[in-house]
Amino acid sequence: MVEDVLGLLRAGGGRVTTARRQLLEALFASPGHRTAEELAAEVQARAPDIHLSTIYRNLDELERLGVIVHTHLGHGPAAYHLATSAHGHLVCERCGLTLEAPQELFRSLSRVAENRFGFQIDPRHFAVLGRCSACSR
Amino acid sequence: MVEDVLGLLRAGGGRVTTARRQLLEALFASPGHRTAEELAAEVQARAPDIHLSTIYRNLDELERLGVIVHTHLGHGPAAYHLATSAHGHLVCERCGLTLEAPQELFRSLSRVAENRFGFQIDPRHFAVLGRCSACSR
DNA sequence: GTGCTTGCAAACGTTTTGCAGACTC
DNA sequence: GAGTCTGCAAAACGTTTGCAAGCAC
Repeated sequence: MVEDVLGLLRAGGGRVTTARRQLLEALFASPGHRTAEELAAEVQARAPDIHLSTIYRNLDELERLGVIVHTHLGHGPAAYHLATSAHGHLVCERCGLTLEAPQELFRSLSRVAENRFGFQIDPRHFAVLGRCSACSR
Repeated sequence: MVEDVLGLLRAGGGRVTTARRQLLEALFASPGHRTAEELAAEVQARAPDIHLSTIYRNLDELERLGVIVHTHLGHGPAAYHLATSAHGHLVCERCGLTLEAPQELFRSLSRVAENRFGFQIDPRHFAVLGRCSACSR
């Protein structure tokens, strides 16, 4: 899977570098959301010289290729994850609890937005904020 | 309406200052979304010495009082508006078009999130991104 | 006069950029 | 060797903060 993406990069005239291989390995190693900083830390555990700005540049590139997506879960840094595990998020504004919401949760919003406004929603890019069950009491 | 809020401030031990009066006047003058910077520009047209940081501090204060809310319409600065005109937003990731979405659009998402996760959504705080009808063709 | 509020400058956290050298192909 | 990618340092961006002076009450 890492190799597939590297092939994709090469196919577009890109080079295969340590930074890219390590970043992809980190991304594929765990399905969770991680910030650029967290990914940098994981990559740097194996290749200490890889700079945070390189991580950002490669995350951009991977996003352009459609391999990953980033999401905003609230104020603060963006979270990155593989595009294949796409889903929305419910984030508690009070305690920060983050729930993954299957696409299907947004189906009816999706339908109404389409009918009323011709608007195709992408529920992945920004989280839906609110109060979790514990905090809404 | 401006005076009502000033009264509210005073009731909580706060002071009524030029900065606050001007900021409220700007907020009430138009129902649109404006960034802190835009509001500062409007205020400074009348009272040039009022500093951006004062705008931020007062926006915080007004938000704490429930008079205004802020929303994130995408990357970039937050947008502020009166709490009375609360609504969600649909923002096109491609052209930036911003549609105001009545609360009612989110009713069914709201219901499902509540039933499935005990989660009370607040569709106002973050916009729902996607593609507008022109850009999705 | 008490103490909330302000202007200013400086810091913040996240992300982007310019550049010269290093590496992949 | 051509051209992409990297590390580094510095800047950009929106926002927050510490402080001493200023103003509302």
